[in-house]
Amino acid sequence: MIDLRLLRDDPDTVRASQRARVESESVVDELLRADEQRRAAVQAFEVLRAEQKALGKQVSQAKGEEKAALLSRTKDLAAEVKAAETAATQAETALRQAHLAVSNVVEEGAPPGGEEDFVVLREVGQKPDLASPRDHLELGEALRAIDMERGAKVSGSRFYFLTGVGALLELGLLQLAIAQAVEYGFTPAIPPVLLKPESMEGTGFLGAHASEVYRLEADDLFLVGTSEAPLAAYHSGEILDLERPIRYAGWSTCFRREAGSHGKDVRGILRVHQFDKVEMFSYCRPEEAHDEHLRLLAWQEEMLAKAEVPYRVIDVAAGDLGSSAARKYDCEAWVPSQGRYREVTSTSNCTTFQARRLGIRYRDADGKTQMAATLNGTLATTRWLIPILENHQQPDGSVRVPKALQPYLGGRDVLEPA
RNA sequence: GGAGGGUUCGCCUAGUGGCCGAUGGCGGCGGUCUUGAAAACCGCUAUGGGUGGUGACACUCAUCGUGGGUUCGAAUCCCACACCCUCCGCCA
Repeated sequence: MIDLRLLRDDPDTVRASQRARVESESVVDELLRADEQRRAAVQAFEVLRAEQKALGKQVSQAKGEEKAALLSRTKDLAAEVKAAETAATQAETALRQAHLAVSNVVEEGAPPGGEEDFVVLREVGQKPDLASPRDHLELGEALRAIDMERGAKVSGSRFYFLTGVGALLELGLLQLAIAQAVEYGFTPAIPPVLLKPESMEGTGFLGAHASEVYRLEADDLFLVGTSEAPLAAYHSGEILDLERPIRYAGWSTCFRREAGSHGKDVRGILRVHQFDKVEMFSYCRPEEAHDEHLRLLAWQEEMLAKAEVPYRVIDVAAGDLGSSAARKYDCEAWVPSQGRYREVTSTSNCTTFQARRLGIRYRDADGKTQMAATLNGTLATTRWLIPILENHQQPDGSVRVPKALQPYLGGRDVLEPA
């Protein structure tokens, strides 16, 4: 939810942001109207309520005929108060609806436009020179690292087994990510992956992403699509000390229905229903969010360097940000078999948008409570196995192990087909 | 699944219809005293909204798990729900 004070003081900024996102501008005016109507309704109620309270005090002191006279007046007033309260509650509900319809205000500098309008910030690393690259599945099957067939047999399409060196590679990658995060002062966290509706709602994942989320109907719980959700809900309703940013590195399995992606990326483990991820999550003061965002990006790039994978960084266009993010950078790793870059990390600056909905605040130097900012970013996921396998493949089908991952594979520097 | 108990201000706790936004303690902050510290004493110490003021601020409304009800008036009475805890059972 955006800051209503900003909306009142400077609605044009909000309209411009909506325009940059290629989203409706009229919702801004609807929100302005709802805000006004709510204030009017609340005021009407408060006046009546104050009167009622004052009369109530007199009643408690009066007696006899005087009391009877007072009581005859209060009866009508009570009905009016009730009506005004109902109206105020309705106006409040309407405001919330309108509030939820407006996306976060885009950070200055974000490229305008839609999905295709991203800006490439840099390309890093040397693409391997491969005559006819095998894809990750072919490599993974030869190494007995990835078993899609049995995944499908046991659980259906878009499920897989990681076995042997595949499992080791995944665990090693995630541990490497956790180790790096801890080195930089993150608190490692293993969150619950089943969330109550309100936790899911608070983080906004039941909005546009609703069809992506698995729901366990019998228990009214949701499977997380990212540990961002539990890590954001972790401090909901709290007032934090944000002298310095509070950072968590969440390790969790993630579940996605991939409902709208039929026929897309069906081969291998690029797009699957279940994967593991280490996610960075920061709470900080809003004025620090911009710098924190760049720090998260730098940590992602450090991890990619450890994986020894060529990648590029893109500045995601406003129209492709999702409603919570004000700015988003993706790192895309080179995938030789596809001859193109594919997303392996994403980091979003949600400014105060997510925190406002979750009620996450901090105390400023004057002791006043202020809305916190939240940011998140991928540090490693199962998907990384794709560029790792493909970029390090050798003509004989063996795969080199990046130096940083070797300790997790028993010191092996190359994986041979079984 | 069964049986009980509970949910009040950072934490603990008092509060059975108006004098309660709410008691007391702990913790925290400030002060007195002290060379300094401790102790003692004094003071302050929830959040959100609205209106007014450039502003420190003032006034006002809401909030005692959530939602409804009774009442002129509810933390307090009634109903429903949620969550937590304990014990028993079951499973691992």
